[in-house]
Amino acid sequence: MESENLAFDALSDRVRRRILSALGDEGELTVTDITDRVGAVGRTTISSHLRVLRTSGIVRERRVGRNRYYSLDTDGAVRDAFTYLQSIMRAGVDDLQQATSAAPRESDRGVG
Amino acid sequence: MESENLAFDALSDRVRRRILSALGDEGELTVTDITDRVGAVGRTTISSHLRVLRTSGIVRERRVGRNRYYSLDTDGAVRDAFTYLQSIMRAGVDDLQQATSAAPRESDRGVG
DNA sequence: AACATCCGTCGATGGATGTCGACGTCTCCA
DNA sequence: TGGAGACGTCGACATCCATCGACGGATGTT
Repeated sequence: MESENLAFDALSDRVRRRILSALGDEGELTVTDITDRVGAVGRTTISSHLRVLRTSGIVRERRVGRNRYYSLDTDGAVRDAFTYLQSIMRAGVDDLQQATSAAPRESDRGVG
Repeated sequence: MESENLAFDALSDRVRRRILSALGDEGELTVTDITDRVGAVGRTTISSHLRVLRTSGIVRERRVGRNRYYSLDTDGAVRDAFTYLQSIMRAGVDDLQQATSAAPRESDRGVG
């Protein structure tokens, strides 16, 4: 049960969640594109955050020339975190069915 | 949406996740019981973490005599975080389908 | 070759936060 | 009424981390 640590640590930062939202919208982005989309922080900071997301198993990297395309890795730590929250919620209420079958709306994705 | 921010900040700490796991197992616990179950940290620290979980809308408090019983609030910030992860994962799946299918069909529009 | 672009890493720094002891408040019981 | 137990809060301290500028490696362009 220690793998969730990486995921939640990675997801605890606002800039990192904005990076994930951008990747969720566009699918694949270069570091420069991510920096432009996130805004308010420099490229060095974005690169640092991408390192955290990479080592946490949340994003993938694909190199093409001098560019590096990043995309979500939904089979990794994100799913572990998802499962953890699921187990937490299962203990309290039995609305799990409703939660898992409800389709998330596009507008809910804008974080911070 | 700033509410998810609070949830992930709260979930980013290891001790807080252990508190939530304990509450998920037992349903309701006093501060002393939580301190015993979590271990490795003192009661002051537990109390500090419970404050974070309280103000984040993750746990509830019920006072009985000199005891304070804490339990999970699965309808609050935990559900928001759950929904956010779900949207992230769904976006990744959509991108994967879009990337792997050469000719998307019109009858197969999204689920939601 | 020479230069520009894309990107990661390193070192420094300021701010955020986890941890604890001491103290105060409230409640229960003899 | 006095003492004890259950918790929250405050102040201090140590540590972690987000941020940035500077630099270097790798690749593309002329």
